[in-house]
Amino acid sequence: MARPTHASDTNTALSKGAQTILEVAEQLFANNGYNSVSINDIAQQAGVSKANIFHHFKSKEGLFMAVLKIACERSVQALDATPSQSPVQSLDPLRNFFSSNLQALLAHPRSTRLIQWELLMNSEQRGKRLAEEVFTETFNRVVDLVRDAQSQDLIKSEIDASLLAFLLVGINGFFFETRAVHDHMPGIEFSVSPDDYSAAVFDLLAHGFEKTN
Amino acid sequence: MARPTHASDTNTALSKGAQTILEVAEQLFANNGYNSVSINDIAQQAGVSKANIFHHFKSKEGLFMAVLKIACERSVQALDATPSQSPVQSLDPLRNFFSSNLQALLAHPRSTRLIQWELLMNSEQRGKRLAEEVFTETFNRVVDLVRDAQSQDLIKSEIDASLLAFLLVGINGFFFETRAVHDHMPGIEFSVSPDDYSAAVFDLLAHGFEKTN
DNA sequence: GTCTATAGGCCGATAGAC
DNA sequence: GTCTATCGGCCTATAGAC
Repeated sequence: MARPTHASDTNTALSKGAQTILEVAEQLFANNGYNSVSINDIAQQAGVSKANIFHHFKSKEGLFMAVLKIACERSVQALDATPSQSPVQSLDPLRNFFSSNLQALLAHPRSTRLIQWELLMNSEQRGKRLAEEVFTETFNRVVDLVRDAQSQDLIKSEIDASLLAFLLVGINGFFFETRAVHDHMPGIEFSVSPDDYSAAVFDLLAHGFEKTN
Repeated sequence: MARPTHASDTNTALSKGAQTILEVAEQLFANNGYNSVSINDIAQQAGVSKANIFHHFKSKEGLFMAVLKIACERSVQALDATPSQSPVQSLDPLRNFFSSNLQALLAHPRSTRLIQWELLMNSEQRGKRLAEEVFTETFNRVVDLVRDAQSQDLIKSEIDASLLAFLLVGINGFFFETRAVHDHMPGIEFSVSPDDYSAAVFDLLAHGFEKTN
């Protein structure tokens, strides 16, 4: 195999060992963040030696970046996989995106958490920009959907499309990141069915909570 | 001074050195998380020796807990400081809380970020429960406000009070935690004035985005 | 591609002088 | 209450055999 070692190139096929390392690293980094996880931890849990990790990845940072890159790609793929039927004169495209987006977050919790860690870090280095790009791409997608609906007179024209898009993306993000707390909180039942949550929130946003007597 | 060393008791007066240590530790932990910050970092930036930190706090964990405890207390105090005029037959109490809550988050960014770190960690140990309690307390406060408004026929009775409260708290939280990204994102102008943001969001939630022809 | 062994440094924490 | 000096351990990363 005349393959270049230190695969920063994640598209080509990886050896079984490298794959295992990536999967274990993703899980540990997603759960505990970068600095809490040592190469030793990853090596032990992956059943390989420490040195073997440095054979496949040039450094701990390199390994992390590889893992984060995969997570970001998955996240954007999930974005493209969402149905975007066009000629329907209804709010369905926006509603579907909102629902699918939450499903995607929940379907890949490790990727989602990795991106969260990176957004919380204030180090301008490493993959923060990568995570920001994913976030921004999702956001822009929703802005377009909102603008479409506005041009079809389905959404009030005086509403800031960016603001509504921000709310939709943020509401899903916040749902994801507080999942672990929901069980400890009284009266939260909407958490058991993300689909119902999506539907209820979308309905609330569409019609408003204020009673008009 | 016959004071017990290792002040886990944060109410009594602390020496100037201990105070400095707490402030520096809060800043560093808030920015970088627990494991990324070493006692050496804190000592250097606080202008004291490493050993001096261990004189005032029994361990790194102890120091972190002291910092987090202060942050949580500040957060709850901000909660109590919000005006809660009662006999007004309007949505103002809820609107005021929503606006004040965001102001409080932004006024104490280090406390807010510390709590975020702790919520993101999956270690059941340490201060996660402390952070959860703060989050839950805020949430419960809003639920009560929503129920009040519902009993005054100001909010649609069919709306789940927990859901609306969750949205209000979450929307502020998400605004805070994505501040750093806003500048890199096209079309986000509502970020420049949190007050305007609060007002616009509350209005959108109250009346809905859907155009009713 | 995988291993053992180890280098060299920083970690949290302690001892003990002042 | 503050310091210097130091301990034992774990860290990232490398050397080199197989």
